Amino acid sequence: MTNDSGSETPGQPLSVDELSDRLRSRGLRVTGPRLVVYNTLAKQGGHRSADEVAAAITAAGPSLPRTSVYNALKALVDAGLADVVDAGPGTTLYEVRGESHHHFICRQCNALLDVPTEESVNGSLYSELPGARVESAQVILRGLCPDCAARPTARA
Amino acid sequence: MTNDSGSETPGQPLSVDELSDRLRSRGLRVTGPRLVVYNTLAKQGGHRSADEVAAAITAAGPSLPRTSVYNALKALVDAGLADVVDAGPGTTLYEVRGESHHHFICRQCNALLDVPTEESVNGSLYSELPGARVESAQVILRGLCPDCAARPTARA
DNA sequence: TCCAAATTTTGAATCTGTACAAATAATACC
DNA sequence: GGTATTATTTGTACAGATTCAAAATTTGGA
Repeated sequence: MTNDSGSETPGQPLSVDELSDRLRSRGLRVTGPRLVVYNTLAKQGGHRSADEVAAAITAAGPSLPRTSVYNALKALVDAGLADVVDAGPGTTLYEVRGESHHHFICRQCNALLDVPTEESVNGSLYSELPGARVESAQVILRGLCPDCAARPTARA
Repeated sequence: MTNDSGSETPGQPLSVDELSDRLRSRGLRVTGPRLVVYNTLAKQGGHRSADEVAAAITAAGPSLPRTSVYNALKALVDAGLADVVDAGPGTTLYEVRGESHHHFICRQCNALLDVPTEESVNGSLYSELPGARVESAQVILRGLCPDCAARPTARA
C-alpha cells in the first residue's frame, strides 16, 4: 500500500504553550505522551497511522507503548488538535489539524492526496441536515491520481 | 456503538433476474451466497457490517460461513450492486446501491445518517485536482445529530 | 507538600479482515 | 441431459489494529 504519507498540510504546528492551553481548555491534562505524539505527528506531516507515529517516536529515542500512542491520539482528537482522516475503512490515519482540506484516494496505487477546499463548496455542505449541528465536512474523492491517469496501464 | 443501521436508502432492491444479469454481465457467477447476502442486505437496509449480515442470515435459518459473507460482499461491490460506505476508519460497512447520497456521523451517539446529495455540490467537487481522473466523491459530515443536538447534555 | 483523579503502562484479549487448500457447484459445450 | 472446466464456497489458520483491565505514575489544585 503506497500510503503516500507525504502530502502535507502546511499550517504550522502549535507551540508547547498553545498546545497546553488547548488541552487544558478541554479539561485534558498536559502529559508527556500527548506532547511527544503531537510533535511527532506534526514533524512527520501528512497522514499517519498510530504505528507509524509509535515507530517514529521509538526511532527518536524514548519509545512509547503502543497503547499510550492510541490514548494520546484520541486525546488530541478530542482536543481538536488532530483529526482522523476519512479515507475509508481500514487502518485509522491521523493528521495534525491545519488548513481545511479534503482527500483523494487513487484506486490503483492507493496514493492519498490532499485536496484544497474550495470555500464555496465547503460552505454549501453545511446546510443539508435540518436539526443537526454539522461541525465538519470531509470529502473523499476517488479515481486515478495524476500519475496513474497518465500511465497507459491504467485500467478503465 | 449505536450504529444506527436504520437510515435506509429507498431505491427498491433488484429482482433475482436483474441481480443475475448484473452479476453475469461482469463475468461473475450467480451463486446462492451472493443472492442471500444481497437480499439480506437489502432487507436490512441501511449500513451493515459483514458480521451483521452474517448474523441476520443465521437468524433466518441457513447460516453462511463468515468467509463466504466477505466473499459475497466483495463480489457484490465488484458488480456494482453494493457499496462500501465511507464512514471513516473502522469496521467496513456496506449498503445496497441506491440513490447517491452522503453520510453524517454523530460524534456523540455515532448515529450514521444518510444525507441526500445536492447535485450542484456533487458536480463542483470534480474539478479540483488537475491531472487526476476523479470518478466518485463521498462527503462525510460530522457533528451532532438532530437528537443529540436537541438534548441538553450535548457537549459543546 | 499532599491528595484525589486523570493518565500511563503492561500484557492479554478481541475484533476484523485475509490467505490458503480442498471440496463443491455453476457454466459452456457437446 | 451429460460432462469438463473453473469460479466459488468452505473451514481453518493467521496477521494486524484497537481495546480492556488492573496496577503504577503523574498532574493540577488545596
